[in-house]
Amino acid sequence: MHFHMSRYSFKDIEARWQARWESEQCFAATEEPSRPKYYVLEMFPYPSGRIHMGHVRNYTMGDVVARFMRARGYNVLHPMGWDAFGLPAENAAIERGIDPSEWTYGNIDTMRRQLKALGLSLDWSREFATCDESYYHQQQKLFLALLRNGLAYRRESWVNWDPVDHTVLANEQVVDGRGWRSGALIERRKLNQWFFRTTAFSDSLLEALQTLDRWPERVKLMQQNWIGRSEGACVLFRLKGRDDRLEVFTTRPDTLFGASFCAISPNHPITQALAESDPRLADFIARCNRLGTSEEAIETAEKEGIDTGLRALHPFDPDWELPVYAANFVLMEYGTGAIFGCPAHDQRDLEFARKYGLPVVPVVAPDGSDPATFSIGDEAYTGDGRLIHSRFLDGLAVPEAKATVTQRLEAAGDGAGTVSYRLRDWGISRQRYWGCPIPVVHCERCGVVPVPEDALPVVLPRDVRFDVPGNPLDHHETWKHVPCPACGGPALRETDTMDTFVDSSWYFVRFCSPHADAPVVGSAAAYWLPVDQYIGGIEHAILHLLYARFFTRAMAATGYLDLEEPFAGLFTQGMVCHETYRDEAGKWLFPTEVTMNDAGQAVHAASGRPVTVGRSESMSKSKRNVVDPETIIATYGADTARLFMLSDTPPDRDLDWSDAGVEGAWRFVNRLWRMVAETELPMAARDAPAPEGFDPSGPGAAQETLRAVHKAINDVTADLERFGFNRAVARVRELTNAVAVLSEADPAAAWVRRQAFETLTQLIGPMMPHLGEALWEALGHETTLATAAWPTADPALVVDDTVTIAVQVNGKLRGTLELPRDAEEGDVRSAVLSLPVVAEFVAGRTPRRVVVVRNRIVNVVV
RNA sequence: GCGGGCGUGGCGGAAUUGGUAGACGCGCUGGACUCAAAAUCCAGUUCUGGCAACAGAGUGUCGGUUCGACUCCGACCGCCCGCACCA
Repeated sequence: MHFHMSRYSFKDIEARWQARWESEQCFAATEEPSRPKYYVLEMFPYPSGRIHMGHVRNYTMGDVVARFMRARGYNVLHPMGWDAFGLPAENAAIERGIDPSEWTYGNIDTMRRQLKALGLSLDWSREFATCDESYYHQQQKLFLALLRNGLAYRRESWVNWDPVDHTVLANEQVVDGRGWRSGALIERRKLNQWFFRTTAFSDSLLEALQTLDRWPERVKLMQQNWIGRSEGACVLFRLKGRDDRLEVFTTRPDTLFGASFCAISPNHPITQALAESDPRLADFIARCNRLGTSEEAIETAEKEGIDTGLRALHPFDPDWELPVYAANFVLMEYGTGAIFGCPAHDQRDLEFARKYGLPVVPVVAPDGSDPATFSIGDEAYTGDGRLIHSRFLDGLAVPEAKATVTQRLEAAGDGAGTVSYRLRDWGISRQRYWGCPIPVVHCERCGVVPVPEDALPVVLPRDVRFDVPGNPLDHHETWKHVPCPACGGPALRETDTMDTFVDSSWYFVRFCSPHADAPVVGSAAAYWLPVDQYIGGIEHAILHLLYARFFTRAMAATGYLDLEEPFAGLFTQGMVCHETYRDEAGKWLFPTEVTMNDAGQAVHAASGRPVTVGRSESMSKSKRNVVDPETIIATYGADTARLFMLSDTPPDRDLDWSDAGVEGAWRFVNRLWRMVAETELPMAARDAPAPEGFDPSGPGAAQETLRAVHKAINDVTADLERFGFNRAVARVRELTNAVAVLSEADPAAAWVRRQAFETLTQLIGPMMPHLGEALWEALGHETTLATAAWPTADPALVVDDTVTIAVQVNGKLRGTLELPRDAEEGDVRSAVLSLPVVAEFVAGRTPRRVVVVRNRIVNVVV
């Protein structure tokens, strides 16, 4: 019985090192202009109540980067805060009568404690919540700056309206066209709302994507498509019997002679006007409005249209009349809210034309096809070719036809070439309580009046009621009624608050000078920004990142920043998933409620009733497929949880939670502890020189281990640099295996063991920092590993003298060959050809070709 | 519907970016230690055939390029993320 078989006591060790890091202020960041800085940031959490595994994964990755870069000599900024405004606090207030502020700050206290238990190397002195008065105070200043510069404005736009609860609903709160609480059919309503002029930076947001060389290509692509710059033309159709014109945007002006109808949005002013005297149309609009404001809902609904009775006249043929439909798939927000339909060359138009029996005339024929017989079946032809059935365009290629049509339209005053963007201005108004108040006042005489800076912040009142539907700020008479700052007359506060995306669009700036009485301190921002490495979920690939990029530009335009792009490097991590469980009634069950019975079937632990096991899905409260990090940390410790988050699954892919995987990580933590801290084999003293006559490049077990050590330094460093955490863990495990087999006790082995243990400890430091410190101390160090430098590899020890060459005959592996590195091609060739296996498969034939790839492979082709 | 991505053993994944497919881990099988168990250690583990040496097949499916394809190209299937008021 070995007395040291007791397991690694993580509870004491983790608490002890967390206390020491704090007392030594290891992670407090200060500006040191002489040192290179590195700003690591993970997307800050919403304080929902408790941290979840997605947080553990996100913050572990960021912490590895932070500790790694610190060890490599960078002055690292690694802050944490809370994205604390938002709907859930209000839902808690409505459902359980809890004050949103108390609910939020209570959650923050819990989650801070949980995050601290993970041993993250954060500078907690910079912490703030976006619902702190001191934060939203600065945000209100920024709003006023945008307003002064024309980047904030007010106009009408649509919301989802619940006619029973008299409340505006988020898209998420609309389920199958009904309000989630009331169950009432929702409607679209127009309200006056605040917008940020994101479109002022359309081109900059698009073009600067090219400079973001440390962003994932797919995120840049998604942003590019979201901005959706398209060149085309607007065409002004005359309307039969009317004086006004229908303005249509198209990317395919070349197909104008293939037009068979026009379609306008249900919310187009023309449709709205016609509906007043056309009940059929009014009914259609009402039905479309029930789809809500979500583009997804609109686009997935069955394509439907209704003939408005209007007739559009073809710009090149006044006798050619096109029916004008109101169609549910035409978005008022994109282009001009009106299109012309060319069914032969657009799939959606084709389906619409087939449904309503409209003509389908091909006007572009692919090269090599016969224009006389080319026709369209079930699929529109969207490719290149030559124009047919198109009068003056016949025979032209598509690009030439586009240019020709556009010129003719311009000459006739019937249209013009234009550039259109899919990107819309950002609607920031929310008819809700728990958000940053928009600091303006509406005066009967003066109109919209900004609240003067010295009267800021506009503070959220605490005495609000959630038992009446609607916006509590709107019901708060004493808060709402104020004298006009300009004329002193009676006025009303703006009761809309800001979208929480505004809060998260500049928090990374605030971290540079979190306590300043101004949004930004120039010198701090200049030193720390941009964020060198931003890490967060792929679900934020478009909106949050785009808004933050916009806001950075807006802050630059208003003089607060000298910066274009906020995030120099971006990494998008995958989600944490788990199997889902439902009981017989279909109710979701927590994994802790489910066990296996003797027959190996999943059953409800309490009742023994059968449980349906669903496939692994992203952990979510609603499906209850969650594992509580706190339980894991209490059982195995933070290092085990961190290790599991980093092992096996590449960080950008979804990770499947498994209990067995955690056990494996736990075993490895213990194995390292036993091997290094409790070794019974001799180990040289710290900083002892190599034993006399020791040749590190020579043969021997110790030498082999030493080479493994240096290779591991190289490999782990490279892996950590490119977010290969799972590979880095595998390399560390390999090194552990290599060190474990070194059982010799001679001075050379003792010296190598010291090198190996020190290196191993340093390499695991960023991933398992508490274990790292404990081992570092056991190895005799008095200062912390957190402040120690990263090890460097000896280049002479990382390459082997010989290489294994794969030998193929006709592309099939027939053997391998051990040869000196960088051997002459001729020598390699003859060595391979003289192999018995090769001779056997060549079978007397003369090789037609011998492909030799240096240090890698030889392929004999016969 | 539109945009973006992913798919490799029983499982998570690796593969120097066109050069020995399956590193590392989980699981499983056998063994050592133990009165026994746990823990630990050792060995094996893609599939098919074979005692074995070995042979054949194999990276979602079908086809193509190449001396050589998990990697490149085309079509298809399945799953995931986003779609502007969830954060």
